[in-house]
This record gives sequence, C-alpha cells and structure tokens, in this order.
Amino acid sequence: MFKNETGTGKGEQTRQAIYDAALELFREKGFDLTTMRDIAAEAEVALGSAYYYFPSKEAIIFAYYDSVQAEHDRLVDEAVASGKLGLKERLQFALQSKLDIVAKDRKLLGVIFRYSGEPSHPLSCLGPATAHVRRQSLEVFRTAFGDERLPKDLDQLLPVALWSLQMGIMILFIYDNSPGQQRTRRLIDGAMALSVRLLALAKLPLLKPVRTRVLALLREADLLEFETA
Amino acid sequence: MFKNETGTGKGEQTRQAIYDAALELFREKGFDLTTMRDIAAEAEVALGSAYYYFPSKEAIIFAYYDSVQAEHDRLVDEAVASGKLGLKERLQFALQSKLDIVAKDRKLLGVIFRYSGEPSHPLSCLGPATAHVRRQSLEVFRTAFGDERLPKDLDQLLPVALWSLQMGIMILFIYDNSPGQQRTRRLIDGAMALSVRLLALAKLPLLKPVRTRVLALLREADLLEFETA
DNA sequence: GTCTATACTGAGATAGAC
DNA sequence: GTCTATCTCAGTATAGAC
Repeated sequence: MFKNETGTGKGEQTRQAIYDAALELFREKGFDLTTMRDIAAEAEVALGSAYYYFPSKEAIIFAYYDSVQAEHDRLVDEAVASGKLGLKERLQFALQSKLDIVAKDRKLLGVIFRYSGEPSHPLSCLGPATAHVRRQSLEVFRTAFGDERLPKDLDQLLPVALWSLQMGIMILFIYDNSPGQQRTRRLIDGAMALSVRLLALAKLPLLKPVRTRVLALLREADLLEFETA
Repeated sequence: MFKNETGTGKGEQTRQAIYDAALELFREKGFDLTTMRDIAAEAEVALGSAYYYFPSKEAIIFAYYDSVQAEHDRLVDEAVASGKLGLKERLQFALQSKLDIVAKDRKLLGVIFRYSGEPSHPLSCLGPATAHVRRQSLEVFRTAFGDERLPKDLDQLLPVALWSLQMGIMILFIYDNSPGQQRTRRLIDGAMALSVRLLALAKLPLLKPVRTRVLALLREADLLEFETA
C-alpha cells in the first residue's frame, strides 16, 4: 500500500515526518487552512516529497483514520482479553474508547465524511478503498460481543448494527457542543445498557417472527453481507 | 436569502439561467468535472456573475436540495390530502416519492453530504444553515403520519426517526447498484410495512417501560428537540 | 527507489471598475 | 448587476541529485 512498508528505511522516516507535521498543522490551524506547502515546509521536505507519500491532503487524514482504527483494535482486544468485563461493559468500552482516541481531533474528524456520498471517490469512507478499515472495525465489534450466547441469527447482524451506530455516534460527537461531549458519552452508556436488555427481550419466543422478518429485510437489502467477502 | 426574491426582475432570470445551466452540466459531466467557468459560459454570463448569485459551486447543489424538498412537500401533501391511503401506504409514499424526485440525479446527491461532518460549514447538510430544510422535511413526515392515533409520547419521536431513516436511505440509494435501485426501493416498502406492525406492537403494555426508556435516552441526548425551536 | 527545486496548469474564489 | 482582472492553492510535471 505505501512505499517502504518495512518501516525501517529512510523513506519511512520521511513519511512519518510529513504525517506528523501535517497532523500538527491540522490540529493548530484546521484542515482547510493548512496547505500542502505548509506541511512540506514544516516537515522540511520539498512539496514533491509530500505528494510522493500522500496523493492528496485528504489522504493524510485517511492515514490518520487507519491509525485510529489500529489503536481501537488494540484497546478493545486488551479490554476483552482481561476477561473482567461483562457484555454491557464491553460494548460501552468499544464505543467510548473510539471517542477517547479521536477526542482531541474532533475538528478534523469531519473530513473523513467528506466523500461519504461519493462511492467512486478514493477517499469515500463507505467506498471500496476503505473496505479494509470497515472490515477491521467489524472484527473489533465482533470481539466485543465475545462468545456471548446470543441467538444464532443475530451473529451477523449485531456487529454491523454496532458499526452503523458507531458512525452515527461519530457524527453526533462532532456536533455535540456539551462540555467534554458528555451528551454523546451518556448516550453511548445508556444505549448499550438498553441494548443489552433488549437483546434479552429479543430472545422471547413472542418476538421470534419479528426477528426473522427484520433479518430477512436486511439480508434482501444486502445490508448484512457487508464487506465480508 | 437570495437576491431579488420577488422573482420578477432581471436578476431572477439571470439566477435561473445560471442554475439551469449548472444543473444541465452537472447531469452531463458530473459535479467535479463541471467548472464555474463552464457554467458561466453555458449561461452566457461572466464568471463574476455566477459568483454573484451563488457563493460557491456547492451552493448551487443546495439550491437544488431546496427545490427537491419543496417538491417533496407538494407531493406528500397531495397524496395525504387525497385521503385514499392508509398509514403504511402514506409512509411508503413519503420515502419513495423522495427518491422519485432525485432518481435522475443520483450522481449529484453525494455532494449534499460533503460537509456533513463539518458543523460550521455553511453547506453542512446537518448544520444551522440548512435548518429550514430539515424543519420542512420533519413537517412532511409529520403530515405523512397524519392524525393516526398513536401513543402520545411517540409524536415527537416518529418524524425524527423517519427523517433519520430517510438520510440513511439516501446514502444507500447512492451506493445501490441494483437495476433501478430496486434493492433500496424494496427495503423502503418492507421497512415501512414492518414499522407499522412494530408500532402496533409498541402499544402493548408489556413494552411501555422500554418505550419510556428509549424516549428518555433520546431526549437526554437532545435528539428529539431537533430543530423545533 | 528517494528526494529536491522549480515551474506550470487549472479552477475556485474575490476585488473593484463600470 | 455585471464584467474583467487577479489571487491563491491543489495538484502535476519535469529534470536532475543521490
């Protein structure tokens, strides 16, 4: 994917310098007010070098997006492996920790959604080019559910549902002006507490036909085979 | 909001010529490949004139967005006024007719979402600048529910829920490659059929506490007072 | 393959004359 | 309200150093 993937050579250092400089400037002045020339200057490389490593300014944000996902993966794995958390706590942690990671970059997050409505754009956060991040994210949520004994037919649905919820929460987080974004934080905890109870409810025989219908509907709309290929 | 709102003067004609030229070119070549210079040339005005009426290229898309919403309003009002449709049919119509209106502009729709993650951007589809469109859209969905006798506490929730669903459906529609976007079309019909049945279920006394909790959660997150001020 | 220096193009946006 | 001239900056191109 990137040049010099071993990470040992000089190339990787330059790449990192550019990335670091870019993020520093983005955080300081915002994404739009930072030019590629600023970034190159700050990293003390030529403009051409910046473009050598990142095809566009937005591409740098997506490298950031990648790194956030990697960090999230690590955190959730660790928390689940500890074995100390129940289902509710694991789900809460999965969503809260994501926000912890991006909290100081709230202003930058919006750029990730910039091409979300344009399937063929290389930087669409819902497009083919970012499929690997989505797959990784689904995997993280699957991990968070753990080996909980849930109705078999929900296995496929739940991670996708959580992923979707997470995307919505990111948007909410960006727009949330309450101090420390406490509104969004509380929503996560409340929503997960409620979800776990609803999950129990969903097991009732009374609701089996509803469950089946919901699943059939989503499957028909291809909303479940979501990037599993 | 716009210059010369009476719509009678020469200004309005110029504005319309620019808007028409822009939409023609957008449909023909796509949004990004159309330049403001192309638009000005096609409308036979100077570049400066185009910018006099539309502060940016994206602003033209938002004028389109406005017009779509106005058309939707008209269609749903008409359908509901006819009195021939039941709740399920009205809800299906509300969502399907929106897609009917934008169907031939599927490729352009994505631009509407371009600044959805940037609250302060004047063209954020979730920001203050577009609050009037959202309010109008909520009103349309309220109309679609009509005077159906539903649990009182759901009055506030249902239009917001439908509006959110509609946003999601727009994204799905954009990404849907099935012929005629039949996948999305069927999802709408199925989802509304199911929702009406779930609504009936939601009235069961058994579920009253769940309903209350869901509502409390959303209210606390400020997801219900959504632009009603 | 990695990087620099420099120049160029295209297009979004603006200023100011008329 | 309209136009012309101009600015800025993302992105490309190129030619060459190591």
